[in-house]
Amino acid sequence: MEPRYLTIKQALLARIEGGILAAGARVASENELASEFGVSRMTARRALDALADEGVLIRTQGLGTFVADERPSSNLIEIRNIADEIHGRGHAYHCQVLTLEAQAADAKQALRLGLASGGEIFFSRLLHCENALPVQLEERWVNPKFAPDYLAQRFGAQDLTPSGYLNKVVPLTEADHLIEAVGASETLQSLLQLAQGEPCLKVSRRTFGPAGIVSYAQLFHPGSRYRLGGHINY
Amino acid sequence: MEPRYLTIKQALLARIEGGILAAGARVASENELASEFGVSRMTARRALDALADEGVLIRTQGLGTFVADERPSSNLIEIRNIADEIHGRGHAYHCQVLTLEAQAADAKQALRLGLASGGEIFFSRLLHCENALPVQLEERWVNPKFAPDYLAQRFGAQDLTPSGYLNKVVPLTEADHLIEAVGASETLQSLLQLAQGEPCLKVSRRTFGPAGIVSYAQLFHPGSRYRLGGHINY
DNA sequence: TGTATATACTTGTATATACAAGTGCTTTGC
DNA sequence: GCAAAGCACTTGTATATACAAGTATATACA
Repeated sequence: MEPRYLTIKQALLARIEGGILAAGARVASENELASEFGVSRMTARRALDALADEGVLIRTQGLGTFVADERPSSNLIEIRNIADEIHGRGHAYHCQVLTLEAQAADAKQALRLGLASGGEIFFSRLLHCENALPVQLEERWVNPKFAPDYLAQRFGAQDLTPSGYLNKVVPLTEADHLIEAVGASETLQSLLQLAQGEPCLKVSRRTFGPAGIVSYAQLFHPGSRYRLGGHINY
Repeated sequence: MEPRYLTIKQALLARIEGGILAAGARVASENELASEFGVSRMTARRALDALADEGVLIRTQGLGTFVADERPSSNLIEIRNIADEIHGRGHAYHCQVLTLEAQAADAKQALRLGLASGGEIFFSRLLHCENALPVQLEERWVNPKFAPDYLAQRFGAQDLTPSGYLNKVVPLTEADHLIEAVGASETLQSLLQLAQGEPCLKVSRRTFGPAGIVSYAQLFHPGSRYRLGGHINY
């Protein structure tokens, strides 16, 4: 391991894996690490940034750097930000906010989010487009407790997506998936610009943070322009 | 979009998506971008690094920066490096190289890699461990044409894995997956430290580069310590 | 008591600089 | 002709510095 920032990165990983730094523990600040390893602050910072990118650390301006919670995961399934995914294909990403509001929770939604019915729930409805063609209709119900500023977000600007925002403000620890093929309602057909009779791929997902259910989302993809699994191009 | 490096990143994305920069095209150098946007080289570099991390650009020391090939992909399935995956859980990663050699290709392997039988094929057999407990036996056959230095790699050192190495030297464009549950042979049982009668999860994967099949891998996971899909913790 | 204000920390952004190291092309020397 | 050396360019690493901005605590003041 030649470069010095990698040495520091490995040293930090060793501390985390060795139990010296437990999940949630505070990591030494950039300046402290710089002193300890005899490097400049920017070099120490690079190691911390790399680990933060990998999800091992969580950094907050003004507060410090902390060890992320343990995240046992399967190696084949991962939730990707739709904006990143489309950019990764070299295509233009664009999204349209159809709805962004507070709603009174009906019994079904309250149950899904583990809340009392009648309480307030945030709801968003976005249409994600790849090269100006819709590829996903996202309907999302959010527990206000975990993301009180959700309604103030400017989704679409700077490629900000609901999933990307939530991932930033709440560390996600678990998810439930349900994948199915469904017929398109008239609304869906017009929004996704579907051909007559074209089916939709529906992904229902519930995401959990450390303190409970963060959001419930239903993602509708046009059957002809989207697929999951089997032979993969990436 | 406040920070300047994000402005540059967005500008580059716009050029790629707008067709001004096609796949494979050369991107302006760090110094050129710095002049064009009136920032320092380090700021331009940050934008390029971010896009390289996302897989949009490919950077090569001494050569330059290029637009990566298009990579249409599903958003739910992704191949993660086992070392990163384990580190992401905050666990210790370690791997043991059991075999690393050139073999004469038998008919079956030659067919899998799309080569003439009797030719030379690189073969590796590694045991990946999480907290000293084996979680994956990886058997991999590699087309020497795409990775001539494969046998010279020091897998295990610096968390270098075959998958990570191949991903670095060859841009992967496609993959085939086959997932199944199999019984464990005696060898497998002892290597993976399996209980009597414990099944294995077997993932067979063929990875493609732009010019053909790069490698064929069989990954065996202990059924009791590994799972895919359904309810996910991550 | 409660509310501002100051402060000491943290991470985030940006710059200028220096040298290392890899690639491709030209020039030199045999 | 041909191989070695040099050169111009690229990205990679590392440093020192400066200021912006977010967080929490202590302090002063009404």
